[in-house]
Amino acid sequence: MFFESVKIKDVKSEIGQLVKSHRKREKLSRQDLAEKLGISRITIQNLESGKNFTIDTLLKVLQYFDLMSAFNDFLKGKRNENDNVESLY
Amino acid sequence: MFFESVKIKDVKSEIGQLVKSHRKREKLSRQDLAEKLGISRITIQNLESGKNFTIDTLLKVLQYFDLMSAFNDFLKGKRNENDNVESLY
DNA sequence: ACATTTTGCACTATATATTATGTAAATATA
DNA sequence: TATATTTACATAATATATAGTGCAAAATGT
Repeated sequence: MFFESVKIKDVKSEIGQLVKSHRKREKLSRQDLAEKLGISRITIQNLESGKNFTIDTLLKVLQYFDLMSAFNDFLKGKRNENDNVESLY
Repeated sequence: MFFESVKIKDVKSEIGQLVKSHRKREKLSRQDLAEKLGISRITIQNLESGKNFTIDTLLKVLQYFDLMSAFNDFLKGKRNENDNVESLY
C-alpha cells in the first residue's frame, strides 16, 4: 500500500487551471487579465501552462480573483498548527 | 465601516513566518534547510524576509514540511467552487 | 566570559523570469 | 464560409531571482 505523492509540477499545473478557470468565468482574454494586473500576457501564459513564475505574479492574480485573503488564512492556519504542536502536550 | 485589505506584502511576510516557524521547529539553520532542498541559504533568507521569490522555491519548502498536498487541496477547492458557481442556479 | 553558530546585509556573477514581438494554429463570432 | 479574436510557440532583450562570498551583529551553547 502506498500513496501517490503530489509533485511540484502537478501543483503548478493546478494553479494554472485555477487561474484559467477564473479568467474564463469572467470572459477575459489573457491580454485583458494581464493589462488589469499590469503584467504581460506572456506571464499569464506561463502561469497557466505550468511554467515557473514568481510569487508576486501569483498573488496579483489571487488578489484580482478575491482569493488572496483565503490563501493568507490558509497560511496562518498552517503556521498556528505548527506553533501549537508541542504546547498541546 | 470598511475592511482592511490584505496586501501582497503581507502575504509574502506570512509565507516567510510560516517557513521560519517550521524550520525552527525542526531545529534547522537556513543553511541546513537550503542544503536539503538543493538551493542556497540566500534564497531561504529572501523567502523568510518577505522578498520576491519563485513558486518552485515555495513548493520545495512546502513539500519538505509536508504542506504541499494541503496547498494543492486548497487550490482544487477554489477551482471547484468557481466551476460550480453558475451550475448552482 | 568565551567560543561557535546563525543571521543580516552588503556586493558581484549567473541563471532565469519577464517582456516585446512576430507568426501560425486554434477558437470564437457574424 | 469568412472574419476577427485568442492562443501556442518561437526568438531576442531586459529585469530580476538565485547563488557565491565576505564580514559584522546577534544568537546559541559550553
